[in-house]
Amino acid sequence: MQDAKIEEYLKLNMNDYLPLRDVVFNTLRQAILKGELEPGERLMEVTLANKLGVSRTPVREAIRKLELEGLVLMIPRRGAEVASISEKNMMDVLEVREGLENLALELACQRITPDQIIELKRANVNFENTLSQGDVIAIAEADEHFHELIYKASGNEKLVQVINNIKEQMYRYRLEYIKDAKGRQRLVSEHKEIVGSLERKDLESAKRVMHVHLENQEETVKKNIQAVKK
Amino acid sequence: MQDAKIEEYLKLNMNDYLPLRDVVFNTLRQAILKGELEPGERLMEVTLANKLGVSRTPVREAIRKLELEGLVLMIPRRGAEVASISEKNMMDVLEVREGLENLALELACQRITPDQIIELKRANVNFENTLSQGDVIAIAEADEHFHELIYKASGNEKLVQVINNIKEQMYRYRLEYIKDAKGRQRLVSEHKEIVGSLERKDLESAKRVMHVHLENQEETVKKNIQAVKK
DNA sequence: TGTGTGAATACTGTATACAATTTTGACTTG
DNA sequence: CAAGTCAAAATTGTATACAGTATTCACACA
Repeated sequence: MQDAKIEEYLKLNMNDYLPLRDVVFNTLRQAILKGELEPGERLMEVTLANKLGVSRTPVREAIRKLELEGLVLMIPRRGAEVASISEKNMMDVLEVREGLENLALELACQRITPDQIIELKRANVNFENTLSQGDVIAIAEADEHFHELIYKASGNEKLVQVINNIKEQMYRYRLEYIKDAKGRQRLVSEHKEIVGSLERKDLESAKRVMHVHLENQEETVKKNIQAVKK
Repeated sequence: MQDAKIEEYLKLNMNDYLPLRDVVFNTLRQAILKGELEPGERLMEVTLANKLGVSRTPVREAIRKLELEGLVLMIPRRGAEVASISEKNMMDVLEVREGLENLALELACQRITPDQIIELKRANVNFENTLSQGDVIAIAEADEHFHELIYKASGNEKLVQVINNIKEQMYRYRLEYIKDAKGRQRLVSEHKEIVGSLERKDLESAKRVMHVHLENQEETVKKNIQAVKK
Protein backbone atom coordinates (compact mmCIF):
# COMPACT_ATOMS: atom_id res chain seq x y z
CA MET A 1 0.00 0.00 0.00
CA GLN A 2 1.12 3.48 -0.77
CA ASP A 3 1.35 5.99 1.99
CA ALA A 4 -1.60 7.99 0.74
CA LYS A 5 -3.74 4.89 0.60
CA ILE A 6 -2.70 3.75 4.02
CA GLU A 7 -3.55 7.13 5.38
CA GLU A 8 -6.94 7.03 3.73
CA TYR A 9 -7.58 3.55 5.02
CA LEU A 10 -6.71 4.53 8.53
CA LYS A 11 -8.86 7.61 8.29
CA LEU A 12 -11.80 5.49 7.19
CA ASN A 13 -11.36 3.20 10.13
CA MET A 14 -11.04 6.20 12.38
CA ASN A 15 -14.38 7.42 11.14
CA ASP A 16 -15.93 4.06 11.83
CA TYR A 17 -14.78 4.19 15.40
CA LEU A 18 -17.23 5.74 17.78
CA PRO A 19 -16.69 5.72 21.50
CA LEU A 20 -19.42 3.86 23.34
CA ARG A 21 -20.46 7.09 25.02
CA ASP A 22 -21.37 8.50 21.63
CA VAL A 23 -23.28 5.38 20.63
CA VAL A 24 -25.22 5.62 23.87
CA PHE A 25 -25.71 9.36 23.39
CA ASN A 26 -27.14 8.90 19.90
CA THR A 27 -29.34 6.04 20.99
CA LEU A 28 -30.83 7.89 23.94
CA ARG A 29 -31.16 11.08 21.94
CA GLN A 30 -33.14 9.37 19.22
CA ALA A 31 -35.29 7.59 21.77
CA ILE A 32 -36.16 10.88 23.44
CA LEU A 33 -36.77 12.79 20.21
CA LYS A 34 -38.92 10.02 18.80
CA GLY A 35 -40.90 9.93 22.01
CA GLU A 36 -39.95 6.36 22.93
CA LEU A 37 -38.75 7.72 26.21
CA GLU A 38 -41.56 9.81 27.60
CA PRO A 39 -41.16 13.22 29.19
CA GLY A 40 -40.76 12.88 32.94
CA GLU A 41 -39.47 9.31 32.66
CA ARG A 42 -36.46 8.62 34.84
CA LEU A 43 -33.24 7.56 33.19
CA MET A 44 -31.60 5.09 35.52
CA GLU A 45 -28.00 4.42 34.87
CA VAL A 46 -27.77 0.74 35.75
CA THR A 47 -30.97 -0.09 33.89
CA LEU A 48 -29.83 1.69 30.76
CA ALA A 49 -26.34 0.27 31.02
CA ASN A 50 -27.69 -3.28 31.22
CA LYS A 51 -30.14 -2.70 28.41
CA LEU A 52 -27.38 -1.40 26.17
CA GLY A 53 -24.80 -3.89 27.35
CA VAL A 54 -22.26 -1.37 28.59
CA SER A 55 -21.08 -0.10 31.94
CA ARG A 56 -22.38 2.97 33.73
CA THR A 57 -19.47 5.16 32.62
CA PRO A 58 -20.48 5.70 28.98
CA VAL A 59 -24.11 6.04 30.01
CA ARG A 60 -23.25 8.78 32.46
CA GLU A 61 -21.12 10.61 29.91
CA ALA A 62 -23.94 10.43 27.37
CA ILE A 63 -26.35 11.86 29.95
CA ARG A 64 -23.99 14.80 30.49
CA LYS A 65 -24.34 15.71 26.83
CA LEU A 66 -28.11 15.27 26.87
CA GLU A 67 -28.15 17.50 29.93
CA LEU A 68 -26.37 20.34 28.14
CA GLU A 69 -28.65 19.95 25.17
CA GLY A 70 -31.65 20.35 27.46
CA LEU A 71 -33.14 16.99 26.57
CA VAL A 72 -32.86 15.70 30.11
CA LEU A 73 -33.33 17.41 33.43
CA MET A 74 -30.83 16.70 36.18
CA ILE A 75 -31.96 16.52 39.76
CA PRO A 76 -29.02 16.37 42.16
CA ARG A 77 -28.51 12.97 43.73
CA ARG A 78 -31.64 11.75 42.01
CA GLY A 79 -30.42 11.52 38.48
CA ALA A 80 -31.77 12.39 35.07
CA GLU A 81 -35.25 12.45 33.71
CA VAL A 82 -36.51 13.17 30.22
CA ALA A 83 -37.26 16.88 29.97
CA SER A 84 -40.85 17.67 29.27
CA ILE A 85 -41.66 19.93 26.38
CA SER A 86 -44.41 22.38 26.95
CA GLU A 87 -46.52 23.88 24.20
CA LYS A 88 -45.06 27.29 25.00
CA ASN A 89 -41.60 25.85 24.65
CA MET A 90 -42.36 24.52 21.18
CA MET A 91 -43.96 27.81 20.13
CA ASP A 92 -40.74 29.50 21.16
CA VAL A 93 -38.70 27.05 19.14
CA LEU A 94 -40.85 27.66 16.06
CA GLU A 95 -40.48 31.40 16.44
CA VAL A 96 -36.72 31.30 16.76
CA ARG A 97 -36.59 28.91 13.86
CA GLU A 98 -38.44 31.27 11.55
CA GLY A 99 -36.17 34.11 12.62
CA LEU A 100 -33.12 32.05 11.78
CA GLU A 101 -34.55 30.93 8.43
CA ASN A 102 -35.08 34.58 7.60
CA LEU A 103 -31.55 35.45 8.59
CA ALA A 104 -30.31 32.64 6.37
CA LEU A 105 -32.35 34.02 3.48
CA GLU A 106 -31.03 37.51 4.06
CA LEU A 107 -27.42 36.37 4.00
CA ALA A 108 -28.02 33.98 1.14
CA CYS A 109 -29.49 36.83 -0.90
CA GLN A 110 -26.18 38.62 -0.56
CA ARG A 111 -23.89 35.68 -1.05
CA ILE A 112 -25.45 32.89 -3.03
CA THR A 113 -23.44 31.80 -6.07
CA PRO A 114 -24.85 30.70 -9.43
CA ASP A 115 -23.67 27.16 -8.68
CA GLN A 116 -25.58 27.14 -5.44
CA ILE A 117 -28.72 28.28 -7.22
CA ILE A 118 -28.35 25.39 -9.62
CA GLU A 119 -27.91 23.04 -6.70
CA LEU A 120 -31.07 24.39 -5.09
CA LYS A 121 -33.04 23.83 -8.26
CA ARG A 122 -31.71 20.29 -8.50
CA ALA A 123 -32.64 19.65 -4.86
CA ASN A 124 -36.17 20.78 -5.56
CA VAL A 125 -36.47 18.52 -8.60
CA ASN A 126 -35.26 15.71 -6.42
CA PHE A 127 -37.85 16.69 -3.81
CA GLU A 128 -40.57 16.55 -6.44
CA ASN A 129 -39.45 13.10 -7.59
CA THR A 130 -39.39 11.81 -4.05
CA LEU A 131 -42.91 13.13 -3.49
CA SER A 132 -44.31 10.86 -6.17
CA GLN A 133 -42.82 7.82 -4.47
CA GLY A 134 -44.66 8.46 -1.25
CA ASP A 135 -41.95 7.43 1.25
CA VAL A 136 -42.59 9.88 4.08
CA ILE A 137 -39.11 9.73 5.55
CA ALA A 138 -37.47 10.19 2.16
CA ILE A 139 -39.72 13.16 1.48
CA ALA A 140 -38.84 14.80 4.77
CA GLU A 141 -35.16 14.27 4.08
CA ALA A 142 -35.37 15.73 0.59
CA ASP A 143 -37.18 18.76 1.99
CA GLU A 144 -34.59 19.16 4.70
CA HIS A 145 -31.83 18.92 2.16
CA PHE A 146 -33.34 21.79 0.19
CA HIS A 147 -33.45 24.00 3.25
CA GLU A 148 -29.99 22.93 4.31
CA LEU A 149 -28.67 24.26 1.00
CA ILE A 150 -30.12 27.68 1.79
CA TYR A 151 -28.43 27.67 5.18
CA LYS A 152 -25.15 26.83 3.51
CA ALA A 153 -25.65 29.56 0.93
CA SER A 154 -25.69 32.02 3.83
CA GLY A 155 -21.98 31.34 4.08
CA ASN A 156 -22.28 31.32 7.86
CA GLU A 157 -21.29 28.03 9.45
CA LYS A 158 -22.36 29.08 12.91
CA LEU A 159 -25.81 29.85 11.59
CA VAL A 160 -26.00 26.39 10.03
CA GLN A 161 -25.07 24.88 13.37
CA VAL A 162 -27.53 26.92 15.44
CA ILE A 163 -30.40 26.40 13.04
CA ASN A 164 -29.85 22.65 12.93
CA ASN A 165 -29.79 22.51 16.69
CA ILE A 166 -33.07 24.40 16.89
CA LYS A 167 -34.72 22.24 14.25
CA GLU A 168 -33.68 19.09 16.06
CA GLN A 169 -35.79 20.23 18.94
CA MET A 170 -38.88 19.80 16.82
CA TYR A 171 -37.69 16.48 15.43
CA ARG A 172 -40.46 14.54 17.05
CA TYR A 173 -43.01 16.44 14.96
CA ARG A 174 -41.06 16.76 11.75
CA LEU A 175 -42.80 13.95 9.89
CA GLU A 176 -46.33 15.02 10.67
CA TYR A 177 -46.61 17.96 8.33
CA ILE A 178 -45.44 15.79 5.47
CA LYS A 179 -48.02 13.15 6.24
CA ASP A 180 -51.16 15.01 5.26
CA ALA A 181 -50.46 14.82 1.62
CA LYS A 182 -52.85 17.34 0.19
CA GLY A 183 -50.53 20.34 0.46
CA ARG A 184 -47.43 18.59 -0.77
CA GLN A 185 -47.47 19.81 -4.31
CA ARG A 186 -47.69 23.35 -3.06
CA LEU A 187 -44.38 22.85 -1.25
CA VAL A 188 -42.65 22.30 -4.56
CA SER A 189 -43.93 25.53 -6.06
CA GLU A 190 -43.07 27.42 -2.88
CA HIS A 191 -39.55 26.08 -3.11
CA LYS A 192 -39.43 27.31 -6.69
CA GLU A 193 -40.57 30.75 -5.65
CA ILE A 194 -37.93 30.91 -2.95
CA VAL A 195 -35.21 29.98 -5.41
CA GLY A 196 -36.56 32.57 -7.82
CA SER A 197 -36.46 35.26 -5.15
CA LEU A 198 -32.91 34.34 -4.23
CA GLU A 199 -31.94 34.49 -7.88
CA ARG A 200 -33.40 37.99 -8.15
CA LYS A 201 -31.89 38.91 -4.75
CA ASP A 202 -35.39 39.89 -3.71
CA LEU A 203 -35.22 39.46 0.04
CA GLU A 204 -38.71 40.67 0.87
CA SER A 205 -40.31 38.29 -1.58
CA ALA A 206 -38.19 35.42 -0.28
CA LYS A 207 -39.21 36.12 3.30
CA ARG A 208 -42.86 36.34 2.36
CA VAL A 209 -42.86 32.98 0.62
CA MET A 210 -40.80 31.40 3.38
CA HIS A 211 -43.29 32.60 5.97
CA VAL A 212 -46.16 30.94 4.12
CA HIS A 213 -44.01 27.89 3.54
CA LEU A 214 -43.29 27.41 7.22
CA GLU A 215 -46.78 28.31 8.36
CA ASN A 216 -48.33 24.96 7.50
CA GLN A 217 -45.59 23.10 9.20
CA GLU A 218 -46.03 25.23 12.27
CA GLU A 219 -49.77 24.67 12.31
CA THR A 220 -49.27 20.92 12.11
CA VAL A 221 -46.73 20.94 14.90
CA LYS A 222 -49.10 22.96 17.07
CA LYS A 223 -51.96 20.56 16.42
CA ASN A 224 -49.77 17.60 17.24
CA ILE A 225 -48.58 19.06 20.49
CA GLN A 226 -52.13 19.48 21.63
CA ALA A 227 -53.01 16.00 20.46
CA VAL A 228 -50.17 14.52 22.50
CA LYS A 229 -51.23 16.39 25.59
CA LYS A 230 -54.62 14.68 25.72
CA MET B 1 -37.23 24.40 63.76
CA GLN B 2 -40.58 24.52 62.12
CA ASP B 3 -41.29 22.37 59.15
CA ALA B 4 -41.37 25.29 56.75
CA LYS B 5 -38.05 26.54 58.02
CA ILE B 6 -36.47 23.13 57.83
CA GLU B 7 -37.67 22.78 54.29
CA GLU B 8 -36.28 26.15 53.39
CA TYR B 9 -32.97 25.34 55.02
CA LEU B 10 -32.67 22.10 53.16
CA LYS B 11 -33.57 23.78 49.91
CA LEU B 12 -30.87 26.36 50.47
CA ASN B 13 -28.34 23.66 51.09
CA MET B 14 -29.57 21.88 47.99
CA ASN B 15 -28.85 24.99 46.00
CA ASP B 16 -25.41 25.19 47.48
CA TYR B 17 -24.68 21.65 46.44
CA LEU B 18 -23.04 21.32 43.07
CA PRO B 19 -21.72 18.02 41.79
CA LEU B 20 -17.97 18.12 41.29
CA ARG B 21 -18.49 17.61 37.57
CA ASP B 22 -20.30 20.95 37.43
CA VAL B 23 -17.63 22.69 39.43
CA VAL B 24 -15.03 21.31 37.05
CA PHE B 25 -17.18 22.21 34.06
CA ASN B 26 -17.55 25.81 35.19
CA THR B 27 -13.88 26.10 36.03
CA LEU B 28 -12.69 24.77 32.70
CA ARG B 29 -15.30 26.74 30.81
CA GLN B 30 -14.21 30.01 32.38
CA ALA B 31 -10.57 29.16 31.80
CA ILE B 32 -11.23 28.56 28.11
CA LEU B 33 -13.42 31.62 27.61
CA LYS B 34 -10.97 33.87 29.41
CA GLY B 35 -8.15 32.51 27.30
CA GLU B 36 -6.24 31.00 30.22
CA LEU B 37 -6.34 27.73 28.35
CA GLU B 38 -5.13 28.45 24.87
CA PRO B 39 -6.71 27.16 21.69
CA GLY B 40 -5.07 23.92 20.64
CA GLU B 41 -3.91 23.16 24.16
CA ARG B 42 -4.51 19.57 25.18
CA LEU B 43 -6.73 18.86 28.14
CA MET B 44 -5.23 15.89 29.89
CA GLU B 45 -7.48 14.19 32.32
CA VAL B 46 -5.03 13.13 34.99
CA THR B 47 -3.28 16.50 34.95
CA LEU B 48 -6.52 18.41 35.32
CA ALA B 49 -7.82 15.99 37.94
CA ASN B 50 -4.71 16.45 40.04
CA LYS B 51 -4.73 20.19 39.61
CA LEU B 52 -8.34 20.38 40.73
CA GLY B 53 -8.00 17.74 43.42
CA VAL B 54 -10.61 15.37 42.04
CA SER B 55 -10.62 12.06 40.20
CA ARG B 56 -10.82 11.61 36.46
CA THR B 57 -14.55 10.87 36.46
CA PRO B 58 -15.86 14.39 37.07
CA VAL B 59 -13.22 15.79 34.74
CA ARG B 60 -14.33 13.49 31.95
CA GLU B 61 -17.98 14.33 32.49
CA ALA B 62 -17.18 18.04 32.38
CA ILE B 63 -15.30 17.53 29.13
CA ARG B 64 -18.37 15.85 27.63
CA LYS B 65 -20.34 19.03 28.21
CA LEU B 66 -17.59 21.24 26.85
CA GLU B 67 -17.52 18.98 23.82
CA LEU B 68 -21.21 19.49 23.09
CA GLU B 69 -20.80 23.20 23.57
CA GLY B 70 -18.06 23.21 20.97
CA LEU B 71 -15.46 24.62 23.34
CA VAL B 72 -13.26 21.57 23.08
CA LEU B 73 -12.45 19.33 20.16
CA MET B 74 -12.42 15.59 20.73
CA ILE B 75 -9.94 13.43 18.90
CA PRO B 76 -10.69 9.73 19.35
CA ARG B 77 -8.28 7.95 21.66
CA ARG B 78 -6.28 11.12 21.94
CA GLY B 79 -8.54 13.18 24.11
CA ALA B 80 -9.72 16.75 24.20
CA GLU B 81 -8.10 19.96 23.15
CA VAL B 82 -9.29 23.52 23.41
CA ALA B 83 -11.12 24.38 20.19
CA SER B 84 -9.49 27.10 18.23
CA ILE B 85 -11.53 30.07 17.18
CA SER B 86 -10.84 31.35 13.72
CA GLU B 87 -11.57 34.88 12.64
CA LYS B 88 -14.20 33.54 10.26
CA ASN B 89 -15.80 31.69 13.12
CA MET B 90 -16.05 34.83 15.20
CA MET B 91 -17.44 36.82 12.26
CA ASP B 92 -20.12 34.17 11.95
CA VAL B 93 -20.92 34.43 15.63
CA LEU B 94 -21.24 38.21 15.39
CA GLU B 95 -23.54 37.90 12.42
CA VAL B 96 -25.84 35.39 14.07
CA ARG B 97 -25.81 37.48 17.19
CA GLU B 98 -27.02 40.58 15.38
CA GLY B 99 -29.74 38.54 13.70
CA LEU B 100 -30.92 37.27 17.06
CA GLU B 101 -30.80 40.74 18.64
CA ASN B 102 -33.00 41.95 15.81
CA LEU B 103 -35.41 39.09 16.30
CA ALA B 104 -35.57 39.96 19.98
CA LEU B 105 -36.33 43.58 19.11
CA GLU B 106 -39.04 42.54 16.68
CA LEU B 107 -40.78 40.36 19.24
CA ALA B 108 -40.24 42.88 22.02
CA CYS B 109 -41.87 45.56 19.88
CA GLN B 110 -44.98 43.42 19.79
CA ARG B 111 -44.99 42.26 23.38
CA ILE B 112 -43.17 44.60 25.70
CA THR B 113 -45.22 45.77 28.67
CA PRO B 114 -45.13 49.24 30.25
CA ASP B 115 -43.49 47.72 33.32
CA GLN B 116 -40.73 46.27 31.20
CA ILE B 117 -40.14 49.64 29.56
CA ILE B 118 -39.75 51.17 33.00
CA GLU B 119 -37.32 48.42 33.92
CA LEU B 120 -35.31 49.09 30.79
CA LYS B 121 -35.09 52.78 31.61
CA ARG B 122 -33.97 51.96 35.13
CA ALA B 123 -31.34 49.57 33.80
CA ASN B 124 -29.98 52.29 31.57
CA VAL B 125 -29.82 54.78 34.45
CA ASN B 126 -27.95 52.15 36.38
CA PHE B 127 -25.63 51.65 33.41
CA GLU B 128 -24.93 55.37 33.34
CA ASN B 129 -24.15 55.42 37.06
CA THR B 130 -21.83 52.46 36.71
CA LEU B 131 -20.01 54.20 33.88
CA SER B 132 -18.95 57.04 36.12
CA GLN B 133 -17.37 54.62 38.57
CA GLY B 134 -15.07 53.16 35.94
CA ASP B 135 -15.13 49.50 37.01
CA VAL B 136 -14.89 47.76 33.64
CA ILE B 137 -16.44 44.49 34.73
CA ALA B 138 -19.34 46.24 36.44
CA ILE B 139 -19.92 48.33 33.32
CA ALA B 140 -20.00 45.26 31.09
CA GLU B 141 -22.44 43.59 33.43
CA ALA B 142 -24.73 46.60 33.56
CA ASP B 143 -24.72 46.74 29.77
CA GLU B 144 -25.45 43.03 29.53
CA HIS B 145 -28.29 43.43 31.98
CA PHE B 146 -29.87 46.08 29.77
CA HIS B 147 -29.73 43.83 26.74
CA GLU B 148 -30.93 40.84 28.73
CA LEU B 149 -34.08 42.79 29.57
CA ILE B 150 -34.79 43.22 25.87
CA TYR B 151 -34.39 39.51 25.29
CA LYS B 152 -36.82 38.83 28.11
CA ALA B 153 -39.27 41.36 26.71
CA SER B 154 -39.41 39.21 23.57
CA GLY B 155 -41.36 36.75 25.69
CA ASN B 156 -39.45 33.90 24.08
CA GLU B 157 -37.43 31.84 26.53
CA LYS B 158 -35.80 29.77 23.84
CA LEU B 159 -34.56 32.94 22.19
CA VAL B 160 -33.06 34.07 25.48
CA GLN B 161 -31.28 30.76 25.79
CA VAL B 162 -29.94 30.72 22.23
CA ILE B 163 -28.79 34.31 22.30
CA ASN B 164 -26.98 33.83 25.60
CA ASN B 165 -25.25 30.79 24.25
CA ILE B 166 -24.10 32.70 21.18
CA LYS B 167 -22.91 35.65 23.22
CA GLU B 168 -20.91 33.40 25.48
CA GLN B 169 -18.87 32.43 22.49
CA MET B 170 -17.53 35.96 22.31
CA TYR B 171 -17.00 36.18 26.04
CA ARG B 172 -13.27 36.40 25.73
CA TYR B 173 -13.63 39.71 23.90
CA ARG B 174 -16.56 41.13 25.79
CA LEU B 175 -14.55 43.48 27.98
CA GLU B 176 -12.50 45.02 25.23
CA TYR B 177 -15.11 47.28 23.68
CA ILE B 178 -15.88 48.72 27.09
CA LYS B 179 -12.24 49.48 27.72
CA ASP B 180 -11.69 52.25 25.24
CA ALA B 181 -13.71 54.73 27.13
CA LYS B 182 -14.24 57.46 24.59
CA GLY B 183 -17.43 56.02 23.10
CA ARG B 184 -19.03 55.05 26.38
CA GLN B 185 -21.31 58.00 26.80
CA ARG B 186 -22.71 57.32 23.38
CA LEU B 187 -23.79 53.88 24.52
CA VAL B 188 -26.11 55.47 27.05
CA SER B 189 -27.86 57.61 24.48
CA GLU B 190 -28.12 54.67 22.10
CA HIS B 191 -29.77 52.67 24.85
CA LYS B 192 -32.20 55.53 25.32
CA GLU B 193 -33.02 55.59 21.64
CA ILE B 194 -33.65 51.87 21.64
CA VAL B 195 -36.01 52.16 24.58
CA GLY B 196 -37.74 55.06 22.83
CA SER B 197 -38.21 53.02 19.67
CA LEU B 198 -39.60 50.11 21.65
CA GLU B 199 -41.99 52.47 23.39
CA ARG B 200 -43.21 53.77 20.05
CA LYS B 201 -43.23 50.20 18.63
CA ASP B 202 -41.01 51.51 15.88
CA LEU B 203 -39.18 48.38 14.81
CA GLU B 204 -37.21 49.86 11.97
CA SER B 205 -35.83 52.63 14.12
CA ALA B 206 -34.96 50.15 16.85
CA LYS B 207 -33.09 47.93 14.43
CA ARG B 208 -31.21 50.88 12.98
CA VAL B 209 -30.00 52.07 16.36
CA MET B 210 -29.18 48.54 17.46
CA HIS B 211 -27.07 48.03 14.35
CA VAL B 212 -25.00 51.11 15.13
CA HIS B 213 -24.88 50.12 18.78
CA LEU B 214 -23.43 46.71 18.01
CA GLU B 215 -21.12 47.93 15.28
CA ASN B 216 -18.49 49.35 17.60
CA GLN B 217 -18.44 46.25 19.67
CA GLU B 218 -18.03 44.17 16.53
CA GLU B 219 -15.20 46.33 15.30
CA THR B 220 -13.39 45.97 18.60
CA VAL B 221 -13.83 42.23 18.60
CA LYS B 222 -12.48 42.04 15.07
CA LYS B 223 -9.45 44.12 15.97
CA ASN B 224 -8.76 41.97 19.01
CA ILE B 225 -8.95 38.74 17.07
CA GLN B 226 -6.34 40.00 14.68
CA ALA B 227 -4.20 41.24 17.54
CA VAL B 228 -4.28 37.82 19.18
CA LYS B 229 -3.32 36.09 15.96
CA LYS B 230 0.00 37.93 15.74
C1' DT C 1 23.48 11.55 9.61
C1' DG C 2 19.13 9.80 8.69
C1' DT C 3 15.66 6.33 9.21
C1' DG C 4 13.22 2.40 10.72
C1' DT C 5 11.96 -0.56 14.77
C1' DG C 6 10.37 -1.79 19.10
C1' DA C 7 10.00 -1.43 23.96
C1' DA C 8 8.63 1.79 27.51
C1' DT C 9 5.54 5.26 28.70
C1' DA C 10 1.51 8.03 28.77
C1' DC C 11 -3.02 8.55 27.86
C1' DT C 12 -7.75 7.53 26.77
C1' DG C 13 -11.84 4.34 27.04
C1' DT C 14 -14.44 1.28 29.80
C1' DA C 15 -15.56 -1.32 33.87
C1' DT C 16 -15.87 -1.89 38.59
C1' DA C 17 -15.63 -0.61 43.49
C1' DC C 18 -16.75 2.23 47.20
C1' DA C 19 -19.12 6.21 49.55
C1' DA C 20 -22.95 9.11 50.32
C1' DT C 21 -27.63 10.06 49.77
C1' DT C 22 -32.31 9.09 48.75
C1' DT C 23 -36.19 6.05 48.48
C1' DT C 24 -38.93 2.28 50.09
C1' DG C 25 -41.39 -0.44 53.03
C1' DA C 26 -42.22 -2.80 57.07
C1' DC C 27 -43.09 -2.06 61.74
C1' DT C 28 -44.28 0.54 65.75
C1' DT C 29 -47.02 3.65 68.30
C1' DG C 30 -50.57 6.92 69.32
C1' DC D 1 -55.82 3.38 60.85
C1' DA D 2 -52.70 7.26 60.31
C1' DA D 3 -48.27 8.94 61.11
C1' DG D 4 -43.74 8.50 62.44
C1' DT D 5 -39.33 5.89 62.51
C1' DC D 6 -35.66 3.28 61.16
C1' DA D 7 -33.23 -0.16 58.64
C1' DA D 8 -32.66 -2.17 54.03
C1' DA D 9 -32.39 -1.45 49.25
C1' DA D 10 -31.68 1.32 45.37
C1' DT D 11 -29.49 4.98 43.19
C1' DT D 12 -26.33 8.58 42.29
C1' DG D 13 -21.59 10.62 42.89
C1' DT D 14 -16.76 9.82 42.97
C1' DA D 15 -12.56 7.13 42.86
C1' DT D 16 -9.86 3.57 41.21
C1' DA D 17 -8.50 -0.39 38.31
C1' DC D 18 -7.70 -2.47 34.08
C1' DA D 19 -7.42 -2.81 28.96
C1' DG D 20 -6.25 -1.05 24.68
C1' DT D 21 -4.24 2.46 21.78
C1' DA D 22 -1.16 6.21 20.68
C1' DT D 23 3.21 8.52 21.52
C1' DT D 24 7.94 8.86 22.51
C1' DC D 25 12.54 7.88 22.63
C1' DA D 26 16.50 5.13 22.46
C1' DC D 27 19.02 2.22 19.63
C1' DA D 28 20.27 -0.45 15.61
C1' DC D 29 21.41 -0.23 10.97
C1' DA D 30 22.05 1.69 6.43
